[in-house]
Amino acid sequence: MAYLSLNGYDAQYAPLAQLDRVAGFEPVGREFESLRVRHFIQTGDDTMSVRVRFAPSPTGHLHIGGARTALYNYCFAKSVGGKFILRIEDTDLERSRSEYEKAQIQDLHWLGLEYDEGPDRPGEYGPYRQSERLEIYKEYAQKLVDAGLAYYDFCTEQELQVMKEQAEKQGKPPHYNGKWRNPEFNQEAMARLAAGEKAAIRLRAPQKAYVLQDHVRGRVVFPENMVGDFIILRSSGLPVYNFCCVIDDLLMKITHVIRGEDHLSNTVRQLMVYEALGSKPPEFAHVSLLINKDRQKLSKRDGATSLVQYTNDGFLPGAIINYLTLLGWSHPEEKDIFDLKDLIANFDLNRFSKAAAIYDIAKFKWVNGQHIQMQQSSLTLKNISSLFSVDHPFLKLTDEQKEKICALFKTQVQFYQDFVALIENFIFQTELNETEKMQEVLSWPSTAQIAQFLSTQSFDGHLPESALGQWTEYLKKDLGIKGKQLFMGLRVCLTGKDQGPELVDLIPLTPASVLKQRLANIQKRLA
RNA sequence: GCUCCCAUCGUCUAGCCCGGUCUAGGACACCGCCUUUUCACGGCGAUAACAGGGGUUCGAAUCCCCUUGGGAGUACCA
Repeated sequence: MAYLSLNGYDAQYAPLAQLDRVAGFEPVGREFESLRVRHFIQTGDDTMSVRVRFAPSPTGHLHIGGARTALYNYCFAKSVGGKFILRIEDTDLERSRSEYEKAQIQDLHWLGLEYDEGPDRPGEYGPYRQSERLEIYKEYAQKLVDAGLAYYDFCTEQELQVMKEQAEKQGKPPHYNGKWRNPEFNQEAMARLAAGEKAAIRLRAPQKAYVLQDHVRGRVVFPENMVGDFIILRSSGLPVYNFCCVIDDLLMKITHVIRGEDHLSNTVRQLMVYEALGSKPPEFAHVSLLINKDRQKLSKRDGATSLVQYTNDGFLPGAIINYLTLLGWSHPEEKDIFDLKDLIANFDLNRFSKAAAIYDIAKFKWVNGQHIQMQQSSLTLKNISSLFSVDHPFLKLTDEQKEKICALFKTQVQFYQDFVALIENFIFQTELNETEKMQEVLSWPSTAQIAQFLSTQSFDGHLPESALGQWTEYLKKDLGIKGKQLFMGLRVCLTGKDQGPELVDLIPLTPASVLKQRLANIQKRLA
């Protein structure tokens, strides 16, 4: 027996004969007599390397909850040198659309979560779109029928409805108990099938308890009689989620299923399918859900839930990864800010919190700001340049000047867009700020003196850093202006504002023509 | 209804598995102070939580049970 140690968790890869003692698959209670476990699919070689998957339905844009699940899967795979697979679950023909598949793939790329195998990255275990695997599901469903582990069901929707209502009235669980589960009717079923009648296929649900050893939930016991015979193949021939998911995970040799907690109850059905197929289930990690301020599962109504909305709002991929990770997982060093590389190096399935998390936009913004601050100014410049109109004077500055400007505003910014506003405001805007403090400074006689003095100076191109020093020197020595009067006066005359970055940093970066215009505006005001 | 899951500052969380080091730590937000002759950044500080009740124990945030609250599932959706 081989043990694969994953971040301290000992996953047991036991021979199939010991199936019922393997972690994650531990049937208890009485066996269902007539059903014999059969080996249709062989998995579980001892050297199996980690393979995980992200399996979205292309029914909309990538949701932040989905992005988070994809992220956790990706991190886990990369942290143990495994493979990350993208599988498209498009068996719901009504709602699935190929443009959503494209959009979600694009979002994944944008986040930097590159998958090793997927619809557009063929691998050994394709195809990776469920709609292209329909024959496979039919084949396995048929095998289960042949083995007596599943059966055809000809009940109509109305019949099922009546059955359910009756069960409810009697206070029994609303499980299927129609005649078709009785092997006696097999012949009739075959005859009707041969006559071309359509039927769904149901799995005989073993009536016994199941135990799941989950990486985040711990030991979860599903009691006996929790679910009844459920459909695995619809009468239309399309498989149902709990069936195709298992077939695919098995055939794609998925070793770990990391997904939302909303799938926890489904797991018992999937365990039944694994058992019917005589296969060892993968390991599971059911991660807590993201919820809204009302503590409800996130829905479209909650505003910004799709990733594109965040990208449009100016959130950086790195910041999204960072923040999303923090919602339900914690860094072993209790760090709040980290990048994908750091995350992969420290990823650990044991560090998930079990409770659902509300996302807080304020912290999200702060994380974004931190990621901008960590950037080299040259990179920041590259990222903000496209936000200016093509003929904006900012773009005409030298690279050195532009980078210095970026560095100047870096600490007060949360989004790239903020740079644009700040630069416009402090570097190019010539109108005066109208505040009470401005009025006060303008009312000082010293301010008029400063303005008078400055108007005698020549302004050209960009002022050297020394200019400001010379001016203050002169104003102090010769005119006797000092302290607040001096600095606020200079600030108001040169920037047209009562607050802003350090003058020594700001003035050399401001075009002299702008300074001149502001000064003229001040003089006009004082006159 | 039934089944399962969850419960630490307003929010995200550390601690829980392996009880003492927890008068419960960090981060965001909020407030105050310092610094900066401005604003911001930065630094320091304040407010703020173990849902409730029982047990077990010398000792419980930590283990057990109950209650309450919240969530998910209960489909020929995924």
